[in-house]
Amino acid sequence: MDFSKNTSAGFLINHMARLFAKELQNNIADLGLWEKDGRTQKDLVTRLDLEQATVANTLNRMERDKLVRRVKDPSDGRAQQIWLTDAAKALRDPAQAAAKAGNARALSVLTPEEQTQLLSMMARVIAGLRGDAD
Amino acid sequence: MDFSKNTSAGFLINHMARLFAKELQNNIADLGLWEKDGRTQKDLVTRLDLEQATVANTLNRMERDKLVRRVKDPSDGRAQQIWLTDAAKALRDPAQAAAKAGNARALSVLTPEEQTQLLSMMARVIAGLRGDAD
DNA sequence: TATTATTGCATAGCATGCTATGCAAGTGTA
DNA sequence: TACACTTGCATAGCATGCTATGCAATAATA
Repeated sequence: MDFSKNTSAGFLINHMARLFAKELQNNIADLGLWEKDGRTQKDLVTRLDLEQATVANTLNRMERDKLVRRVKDPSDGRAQQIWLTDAAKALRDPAQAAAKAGNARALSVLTPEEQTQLLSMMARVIAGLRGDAD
Repeated sequence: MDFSKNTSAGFLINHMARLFAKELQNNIADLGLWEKDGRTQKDLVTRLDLEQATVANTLNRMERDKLVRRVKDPSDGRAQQIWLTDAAKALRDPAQAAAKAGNARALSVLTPEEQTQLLSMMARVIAGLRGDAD
């Protein structure tokens, strides 16, 4: 097996991310809102570390699907607050439970210690790539 | 930092994959071909663990960009062989060097032992998710 | 105050991934 | 041989991510 699949970090990570996405069905944008909605788009961009355009497009789809409403920020005419609809709130618990179960299942081949190590190493790599380390 | 960013495996992996993609500029489909071209599309699907349609679309773009040629398989009218163009072959060394450097840089926050552990744990998680473990 | 710079979003256009379908070529079988 | 199944690809349509642009609202400054 000379194929670089198992030695290239980039390949492994991409592969793992695709399998996780299949397992989890992330809908990542919800994450920042379940914690507390009424945030601005800019807020979400920062918290999720996504590009502004990506968040705007995701919010478009979520609005289309009646998961969020956008309300003009009263104190800043440029900004808008993003509010979850009741439909979205109803999804919160089952979705988080499913995500948790998916994560657990995906990591179940590792020991609990290894799972902790893996998460912590990934967090460090991410911080390094974002330049947080400087 | 109550935010699930740093405790959700799914979020971390997605995040890491995006940062890696930015760092590396993968063009993953080349991987299977540089090793040996003339493979069939089906071959690539298996080796890269991507869906057939994804590979077909990627090959469409690569063909458009004059990186590959598709030649009908003489022994099976349904199949086709994928051959790299000279232009693609010329990219091989610099691209692989860049990928290697990118990987190294991305993992540089980890000790060599940790890097090995990370890669091996990811490979195990992937195998588990693919059902190879059964 | 008028002008300039910054900020918050929207949109266009693209890459890479997916599922669902459909079709033509090859294979198996009654 | 004729019919049904399987296999290898192509295509449509979508989600999620990106960069590049442009615009209106706000902030800063000459």
